[in-house]
Amino acid sequence: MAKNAKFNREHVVEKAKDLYWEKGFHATSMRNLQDVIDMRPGSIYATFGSKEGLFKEALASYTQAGIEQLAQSRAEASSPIEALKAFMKRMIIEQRACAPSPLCMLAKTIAELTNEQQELLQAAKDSLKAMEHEFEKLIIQAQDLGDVSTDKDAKKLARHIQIQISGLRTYSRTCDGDAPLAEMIDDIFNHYPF
Amino acid sequence: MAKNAKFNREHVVEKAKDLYWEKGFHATSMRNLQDVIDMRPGSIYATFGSKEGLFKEALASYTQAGIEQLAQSRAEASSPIEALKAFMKRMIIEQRACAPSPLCMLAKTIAELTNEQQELLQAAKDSLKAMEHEFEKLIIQAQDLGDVSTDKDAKKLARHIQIQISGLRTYSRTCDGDAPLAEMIDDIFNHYPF
DNA sequence: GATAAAATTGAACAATCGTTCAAACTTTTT
DNA sequence: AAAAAGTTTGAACGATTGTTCAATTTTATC
Repeated sequence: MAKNAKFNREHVVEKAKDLYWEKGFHATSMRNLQDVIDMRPGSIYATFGSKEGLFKEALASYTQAGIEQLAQSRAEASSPIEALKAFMKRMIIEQRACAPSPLCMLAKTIAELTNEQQELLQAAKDSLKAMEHEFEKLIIQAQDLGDVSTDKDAKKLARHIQIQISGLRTYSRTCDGDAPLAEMIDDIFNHYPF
Repeated sequence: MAKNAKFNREHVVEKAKDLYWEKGFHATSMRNLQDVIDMRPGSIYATFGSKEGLFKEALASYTQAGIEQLAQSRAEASSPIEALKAFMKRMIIEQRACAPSPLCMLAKTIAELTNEQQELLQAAKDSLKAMEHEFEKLIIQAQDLGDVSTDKDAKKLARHIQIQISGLRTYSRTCDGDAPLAEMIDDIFNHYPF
């Protein structure tokens, strides 16, 4: 005696994610979103509650995808450190051309939003911390395998990775030509603090 | 037979800069600006042409202030490298609490804007490159003084500084408590590539 | 096929957006 | 004082914003 939703929630959130990622929260209008996800306002609001509600799901989808990409990099790589390298190259070099934005959606969100959208801001911060924790787990694996000295603090190394990714992605946007990004990524693991 | 403008253009641009810096381009409305700079729409448009025109002047003001702060750091420091360190601590640690945003206005702009505002985007990119060039000049000074090996590429070192600043400012926003930022800044100059 | 429950639609809302411009005002020159 | 030139004002513009909701359509169950 009921009717099921005919849209695919996952697909819809993914498309919304891409638009938000490209344009940012404020510059994305609900009408932009309506067109991209092919839903009418009533359905959107019944499903996601608000522009912020949809953005929150988009952020979660982005984060989940990031964690999965890291896992995939690990599956394809010969070691945890090689996995981190591959992941960084994927984020910084490959996505530079083909992703909705060369920048991390989480970093963009943290840059754009103020306390006016505290909940979304916190969600983005939490997600970045979650990614950092994934890095840490890989580094501990590397230590167990003897690829990284156990003298080093895995948390500090993970933090370092996080900072390099943010810095490089921002930097890559300022160079219209290509900076030697691959080389710089390799260098990170060949020198202090590694 | 004429009347002179009674507002101080410099002061006005500076206040606009602070608001744009805090909220970003899209989230700042002309009415927000009217309140902050205490001008009526007609005067604003007669003087700056558009929201984008005022933003462009705000960006220029921000860049000029940055270059001056670097020069001041140099004047107060005992060496070029100490000047760079002091500048970084100023940007990353001091401004974290007291500036309109903990992030660099140029980096925020580069993160926020798309090709829809190509002119502003390019202005922000150019300004970041200009800052990088200032870093390079200081590093060359350090090489002349024997504080940095002349084997090293000053351009690469300047780029490295730029990347670390971007990365650290983004990272500092994700930690509600304080990360050991000062320590991390000192470390940059104690290790590769320095 | 009738009934009921849920999902979808899209016109419409008040609010706000960036911007314009004729009128009022202020100052300098004659 | 009168005239001229420039500045400031703020009401008002059409467009767009995020959001609502009554009406309609769809589908599962009896």
